[in-house]
Amino acid sequence: MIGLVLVATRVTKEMVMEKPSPLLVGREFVRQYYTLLNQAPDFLHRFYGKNSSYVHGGLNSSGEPADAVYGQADIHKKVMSLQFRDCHTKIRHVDAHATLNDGVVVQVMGELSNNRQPMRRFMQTFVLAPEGSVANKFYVHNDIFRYQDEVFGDSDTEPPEESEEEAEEHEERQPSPEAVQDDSGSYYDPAVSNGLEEPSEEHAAPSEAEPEPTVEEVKAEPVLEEDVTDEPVLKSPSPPPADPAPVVEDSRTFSWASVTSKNLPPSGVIPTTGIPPHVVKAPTPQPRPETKPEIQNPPPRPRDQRIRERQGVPPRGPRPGRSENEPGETEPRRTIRYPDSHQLFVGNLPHDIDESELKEFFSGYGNVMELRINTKSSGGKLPNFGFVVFDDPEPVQKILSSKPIKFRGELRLNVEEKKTRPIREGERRGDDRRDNRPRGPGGPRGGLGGGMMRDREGRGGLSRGGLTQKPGPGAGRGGGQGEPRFSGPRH
DNA sequence: GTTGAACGAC
Repeated sequence: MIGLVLVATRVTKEMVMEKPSPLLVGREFVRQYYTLLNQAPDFLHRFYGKNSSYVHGGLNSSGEPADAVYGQADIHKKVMSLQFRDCHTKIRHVDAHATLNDGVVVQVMGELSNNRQPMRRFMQTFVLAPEGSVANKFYVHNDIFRYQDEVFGDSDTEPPEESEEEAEEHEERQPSPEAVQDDSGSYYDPAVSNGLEEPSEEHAAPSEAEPEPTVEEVKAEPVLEEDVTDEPVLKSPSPPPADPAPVVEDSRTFSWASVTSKNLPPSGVIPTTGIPPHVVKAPTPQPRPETKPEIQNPPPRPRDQRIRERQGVPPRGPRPGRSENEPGETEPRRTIRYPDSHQLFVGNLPHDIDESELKEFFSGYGNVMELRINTKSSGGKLPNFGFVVFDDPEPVQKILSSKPIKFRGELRLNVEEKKTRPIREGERRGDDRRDNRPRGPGGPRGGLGGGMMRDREGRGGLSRGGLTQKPGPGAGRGGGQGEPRFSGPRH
């Protein structure tokens, strides 16, 4: 086998891990997969074996969904032909079941944006097959990805007219002001992109000798590292695909512990545990011009619609000031401050709560950018409350509207929108706040009835924290292709 | 029981 995936890598000695459930395996895999896609698509093929199948959207000359390609080598070619670039994926749901021969079948529904194109809905199915010799180690035997718009003919996003490679060229980003804002914060998540195919064959010997699973268990404590940009996430692209073991990156790796957490996010969204809180590369902060509120924050309207109507912004043109994510380009790293509307106050936390657990819990609602549990207690009590910062106000509203929020079964958390904004009369718009939240007349909390569900922007659902696969600079050689893998608990 | 801290510039 070639591409292997290891579930959970290193386990702390004291932890005795049992066989991970299919769902855990699936989620972890998904996280790693999309992270790799975002950060080093050129290594994606390592997940596959020589008998693996791969199809990633695309239409053939007849306009029908394209066929798959087989084998790691062809898959690699296909992946390369897709020119993934700064893909962002928003995972909406992951199902994973045990299947024949100890495999795991994983189905993912989400939205994907490649190269700043609009998000497109997709469904992807993976069959993870055990590598055999090593426990909890899998490779991707089948990978089937389809875009909804290509199958349903929906016009939700880009018309599939352009074929494969071409797709990349289009840009047409969403002009909405929100988007602008988003952009400035488009650090998070990895993503996927479209695929096509092209055959050829090759294979590499499975290199068993490689450095083991590189994923290290990290206590979910993402240290506030600097920006993602700096992160040498896959170090130089130099290592030829043949390199096997991606080296694990520091603390940003995923934490098995978090994966095993019992408090899985309600929505089943992949927890973005590894996101370093401040990992944000704020691409040109571009103070937004005094745009009108209406423009700025279009009244809640279905996201699809919004995407559809590409507001009259010139199709191509990258926004001024925005630099394309050039690898290696160091952007002014700046910590982004989030408006209160993106922040959730959480009270009534159990005293033994730990940040990763909380983050895990709330990741189900959105991208948790930062989280802090306050224990300062003025007095001697341990009043536990904290703040969960999302990259968007939407998760906050969603949470508020789904009160009571139960944590660990019955514990009801006191969730509220953070409210400690000193209201200074001067409050002129244009100042620091980037809060677009619709505020109803009369109060910070806008009208309830209406617009709580603001549309969500395509934000990645995955965090970069998860990935561990980084091809190490000379990472082993395995006679062939290296395999990204994530290791699992060993027993 | 309960709403932080740092940010950093004219």
